[in-house]
Amino acid sequence: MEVTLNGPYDFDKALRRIQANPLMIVDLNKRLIKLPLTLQEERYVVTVQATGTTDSPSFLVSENVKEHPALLKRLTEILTWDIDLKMVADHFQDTELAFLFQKYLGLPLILDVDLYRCLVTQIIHQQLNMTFAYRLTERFAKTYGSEVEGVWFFPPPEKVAQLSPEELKELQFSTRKAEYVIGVSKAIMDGTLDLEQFPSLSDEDVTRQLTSLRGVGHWTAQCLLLFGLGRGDLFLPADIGIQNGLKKVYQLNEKPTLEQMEKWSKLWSPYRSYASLYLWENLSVRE
DNA sequence: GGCCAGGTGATGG
DNA sequence: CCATCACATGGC
Repeated sequence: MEVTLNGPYDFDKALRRIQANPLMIVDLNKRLIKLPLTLQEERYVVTVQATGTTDSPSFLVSENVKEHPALLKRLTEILTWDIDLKMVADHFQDTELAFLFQKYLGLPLILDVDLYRCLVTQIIHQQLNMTFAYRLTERFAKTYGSEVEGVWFFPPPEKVAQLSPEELKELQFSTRKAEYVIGVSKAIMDGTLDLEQFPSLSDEDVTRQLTSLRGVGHWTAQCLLLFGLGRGDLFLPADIGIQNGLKKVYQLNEKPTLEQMEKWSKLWSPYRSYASLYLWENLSVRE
């Protein structure tokens, strides 16, 4: 089935951005992505292929989406098809970041396929360089998850809750990381943590619930709000990538201070998530 | 070999 | 409440 949107929406840039993630099937030449979606315990592999341009975006979506309207709704959320990126870019017109929003006009936020996967991934990624972080996540998913049509689904929390830290250490998890990942899975199983109610909670309530878990600090909670729930106004001053991104944009010799970052970012609200995304993008692109 | 990595919790004041 | 430190392991 075909889906058309109002531009700008630069799917190719989005694909380039997420292709580093080894668990995503991304084909830059064919301009397509395959997503492992889980809905009501049922698994679907959804394929999305770009057929249009940034200004006039259109997509060919696999037929299973046509049969299940809830899948299209979920797909729209994940690919943030309902966000007006021109409006977002306009918001930054009179700020220091204006050039970023010209340079990467139409770059959308792409969400993780589900909240549990997002949470576990972010815990794994804490304080690790991206290369190793991706390798660990891949090893975890391919050891304990399952493959459908070439795409890897994460293991469910009930499975991870039963693992021992020693088993994860064999994948080169640190003891601490292993405990965190198993711990949040156990919290889901015993009902302490209910991810399904998160979409209806405020950023503050989600953060409160998440940071009460061992191994989940403010940074990880913000990442889940951003990449899991797609909330629009997340700024991550604790993130080393954001600090380096701002250092580059403002041409500083040192990383910016918290005070500087808070001052600058006030103007970016309520779209600070996009400031974060574009700062990361600007850092990863080779000049 | 040394510093760093898209942090967190524990400890001590 | 804050500053500092250990953690654990690979990348470069």
